[in-house]
Amino acid sequence: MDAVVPTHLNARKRPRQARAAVTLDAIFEATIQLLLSDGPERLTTTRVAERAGVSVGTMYQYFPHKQALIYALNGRYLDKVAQDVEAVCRAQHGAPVAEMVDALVGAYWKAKTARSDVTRALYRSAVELDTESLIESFGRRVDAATSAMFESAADARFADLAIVNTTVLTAIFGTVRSAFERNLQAPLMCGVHKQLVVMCLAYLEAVRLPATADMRAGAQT
Amino acid sequence: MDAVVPTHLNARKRPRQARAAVTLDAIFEATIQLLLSDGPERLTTTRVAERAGVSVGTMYQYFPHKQALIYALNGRYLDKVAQDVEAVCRAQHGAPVAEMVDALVGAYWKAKTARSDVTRALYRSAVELDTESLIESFGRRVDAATSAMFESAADARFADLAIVNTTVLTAIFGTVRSAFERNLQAPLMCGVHKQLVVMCLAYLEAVRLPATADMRAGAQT
DNA sequence: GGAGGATATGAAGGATTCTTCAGCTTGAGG
DNA sequence: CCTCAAGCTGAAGAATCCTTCATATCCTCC
Repeated sequence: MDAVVPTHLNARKRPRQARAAVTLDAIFEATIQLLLSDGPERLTTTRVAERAGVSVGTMYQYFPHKQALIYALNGRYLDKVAQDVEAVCRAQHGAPVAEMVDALVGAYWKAKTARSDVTRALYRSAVELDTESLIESFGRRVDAATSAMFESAADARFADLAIVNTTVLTAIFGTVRSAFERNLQAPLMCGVHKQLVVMCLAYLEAVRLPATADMRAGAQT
Repeated sequence: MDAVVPTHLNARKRPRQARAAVTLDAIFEATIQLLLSDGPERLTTTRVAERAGVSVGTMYQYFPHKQALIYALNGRYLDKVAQDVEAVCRAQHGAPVAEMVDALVGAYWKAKTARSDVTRALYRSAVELDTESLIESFGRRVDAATSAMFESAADARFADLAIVNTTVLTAIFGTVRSAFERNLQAPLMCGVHKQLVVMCLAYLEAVRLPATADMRAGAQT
């Protein structure tokens, strides 16, 4: 997530001692908790500090202002999700499309549901500020990873991979988000997850090019 | 959207004279514009009033507080979208699945892109408050409409329509939202739209039950 | 034309919030 | 043990913001 970070959102300084790192974590955790319990509207610097068990001034030693805090929180999170996705893409390089999709959706879903509270809190916080740069950066990163993966598929080729890839990603991101937003109950949630895999697969099957000779021969590149 | 409206969000009074209606529209419009230009963070009652060319007190004659204003704005909008979708569902009653999907996605996409600025503004504002009741209500309404539509399909039946329907809707809602959020350029945007139809169709094709005798005979109910 | 309700005004009160800074505490290295 | 940088504190200033209400203006209908 180290791309085009609006300068005014830079962190103020990095922790050098152990206790500072602890403090920083406490601040992040407090932010998440407050975001969850009271919503972004009531997220104030004072409350964050209080919840984190530190003083307001302490927070201002690490962040120039409130927005920078939220920005950093989102960056941290998106970075982790992106890493997970990238790992999956590497692992599935050269695999059949079916496995790719299953793994991709699974990874993204897992990353989002692992701490669904955090996910929800961040979905809410993100609106407060210019997260576009973060999202865009995240999008590009994942785009590249999945693109490379699909390109290496053992059993399929696509005419216009760019649009196909974007579509699949947009659908996955969106469906997950939408599912969260509609607050679907566990069983429905789980059902939608499985159906999402089916849907992506059906789509890719529909738009793939007819098999070529080398693919039928089982070539891996 | 007339379901479980949190009482504290009720409008204060309805306009009875023509000029009052004009004022109200101006307030709504001003809210949208400010949401767009400055984001929800900087949406203040004073600014809304100023932009609308009225006094702050005027707004407080129609809304008990700021939240009620945003709530009403969202309600208004979702209601319109729901109406559009319901109309399409009625029109496509008994049609082939392919046409249904095309019409459904088209209608939703159109409703969202007709004034994409407004859509974006509301996507941003909605997080500020308890819009869950609105979204849930909207979801149920659309769910019912599309469910009834798909059930009447001339050329397909589904084993578990509930989950299939939810999946399709979640995917459509989400994909549209995601496309907006990622701020895709026009061509990509258009591409995703078309691909979304392909995707939904491919999915429905994959999960439909094998054709029955009466369907092959062309029965419509 | 005039009475009374519907609308509109906008200064001011009350409540928060963000951010700073001068001074204090803690920890690490010599 | 001592020194100095790193880390922490929290009262207070400055800036908004939300909301009210007493007052003024506009419509409508008799």
